[in-house]
Amino acid sequence: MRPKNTSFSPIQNREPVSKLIAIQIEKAILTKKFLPGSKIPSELQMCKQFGVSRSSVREAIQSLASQGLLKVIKGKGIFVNEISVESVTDPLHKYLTLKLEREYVLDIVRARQIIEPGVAYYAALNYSDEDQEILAKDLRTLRNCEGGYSELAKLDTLFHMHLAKASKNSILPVLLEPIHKLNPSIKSFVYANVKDAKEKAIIWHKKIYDAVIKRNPEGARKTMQQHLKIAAKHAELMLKVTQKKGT
Amino acid sequence: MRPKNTSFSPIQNREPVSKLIAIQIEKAILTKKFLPGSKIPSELQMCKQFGVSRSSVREAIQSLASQGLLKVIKGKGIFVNEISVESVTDPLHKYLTLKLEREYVLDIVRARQIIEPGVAYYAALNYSDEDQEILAKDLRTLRNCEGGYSELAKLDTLFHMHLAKASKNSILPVLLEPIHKLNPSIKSFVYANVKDAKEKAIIWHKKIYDAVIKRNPEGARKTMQQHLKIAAKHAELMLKVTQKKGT
DNA sequence: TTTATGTCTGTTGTCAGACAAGCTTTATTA
DNA sequence: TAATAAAGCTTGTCTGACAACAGACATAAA
Repeated sequence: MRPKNTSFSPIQNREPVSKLIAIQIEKAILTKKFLPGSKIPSELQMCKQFGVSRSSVREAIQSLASQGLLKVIKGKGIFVNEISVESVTDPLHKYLTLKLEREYVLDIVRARQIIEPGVAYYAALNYSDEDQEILAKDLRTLRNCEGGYSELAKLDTLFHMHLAKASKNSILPVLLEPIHKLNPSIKSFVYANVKDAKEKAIIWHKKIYDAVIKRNPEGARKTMQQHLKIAAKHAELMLKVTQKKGT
Repeated sequence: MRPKNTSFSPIQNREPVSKLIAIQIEKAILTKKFLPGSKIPSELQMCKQFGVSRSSVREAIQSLASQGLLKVIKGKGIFVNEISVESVTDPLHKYLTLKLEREYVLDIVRARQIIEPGVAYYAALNYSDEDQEILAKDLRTLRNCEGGYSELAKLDTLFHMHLAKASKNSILPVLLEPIHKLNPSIKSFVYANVKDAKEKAIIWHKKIYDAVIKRNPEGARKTMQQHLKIAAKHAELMLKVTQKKGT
C-alpha cells in the first residue's frame, strides 16, 4: 500500500557533535559565564562533562580558537581570548583580498571617501595629547623617509589609522583596518607613478593635521575630502594605465 | 658540565604542524591555486602529501573551515568556499557583541552618522529598478506591520541594508552588516519607548526613499543625516533612562 | 526498457588509546 | 634555604578502528 500522503518529516538534520559543543562553549562566552582572560575547563574535563571523545572536544575548541574567541596554550590550558581587532578584521581582509578585482579598487576609494572625512571630524573633536604626538611623529617620519614606495605607502596608511584612533570612536578603526591593510598595494603604485607624490602627500597630511590640532572639525573634514578626491583620481589613473599595459 | 657560553640558538619556535598545514592550504587558496567552489584533495590524500597524521590535517581544515575559507561536506569532500558576507562579518558582530557596553551604543550611532549619509548619496546615484522595488516593498511592509517592537526594528534595519546594497558599492554593505545586526536591540527599545516611533520612522524612510528615487544624491544625504540625528538623540535618551532604572 | 533495490567505494565524523612535549607544582637534595 | 629533580597536570600528534553519508555501479523485478 502506497501512502499518497507521505507526510514524513525529514529526519533531524543531525549537526556534528563538535559543532554542538562549539555552540555551547560560545554561548557560555557570549553570556559571560566565561570571562575574557579566564581559563576554561581542560579538554579531558570537557570530555567528561559532554560525554564525548577528545577529538570532538578538540575540534570544537579548534574552531572557536581560529575564530579568535579562544586561545590555546600548550601545557597550560584553554583561555577566553581578549578579542583583538586583528582577529576581527582578518576575515574581512581575506575577503577583500579574494574579491580584489579592478572594480573593487574604486569601491575601496569611495568607501574611504565616505568614512574618512567623518573620521577627521571626530578626530578634531576628540584627539588627546598622546594622539597629537603620534600624528606629529607620523608626519616627521614620512618627511624623513628615504625608503622605497612600499615604505612610503605604509607610513601614509599609518597616519590615517592613527587618525581613526584619535577619533575615540571604537568602531571606526575596526572598520578602516581591513581597508587600509589592502590599500598599500594601491598606494605603492601611486607613489611609484605620480610625480612628487611624496611631497604632495606630506602637504595634505600636514593640512589635515593642522585642522585637527586647531580643533576645527569642519576644516578637517573638508581637507580630508579634498585629499581623498585626489586619491580617487589616482586610483582611476592606475586602473587606466594597468589596463593599457595588461595585468 | 655547564657551558658558560650557551651560544646555542634557541630551537626553532616550533609552530604546531596543523598550523603549518593550514597556512599552506590558505596560501593555495589566496593565490588561486584552489579556485572557489572547487574540490580540494581529501584528508587522506593530504596526509600522504604532507606526511602527517589525519588528526593534524583535520585540525588544519577545521580551522580554515571555521574561518569560512573551506566548506566540508560529509561523504563528499572539502571545497573552497564561495566566501560569503556572513562569514566575514560574523566575527565583527561577535566582537561588537562582546564589547557592547553603554559607551559603544553611542559609537555605533556615530559610525552610522558617518557612513550612512554617504550610502544614501551613492544609492541615489546608482540604484537599479530592482532596488527601487525592494525599497518600496520595505516601506509598504513597515507600514502594514502589526508585529511587536522587535519586528518593527527588523524591518527598519532591512531598509537601511537594502539601501546599502543599492549603492552598488561592494564594501559598504559588508561594513554596515555587523553594525545593523546589533542595532535591533537598540531600535527595539526606541520603538517601545518613543511615542509614534513607527509613524515617524515611516515618514523618514519615505523621505529618504523619495530623494533616492529622484536621483537626488545631496537630498538623500541630508535627509539621512537628519534621520540619524534623531536616532542619535533616541540612543542618548535610552542611555539616560536605562541608567536611572539600572541596567 | 525502466525502475527499484542492494552493494561497493571513497569520503568525512567520531571514538579509543598511546606517547611526546610544555608548563606547574611538589618533593628531594645539596 | 635554595637549587634541582621528579611527578602530575596540560595540549599536540600519531595510530587504528568503526560509523554515517554520498555517489556510482550492478542486479533484479516490473
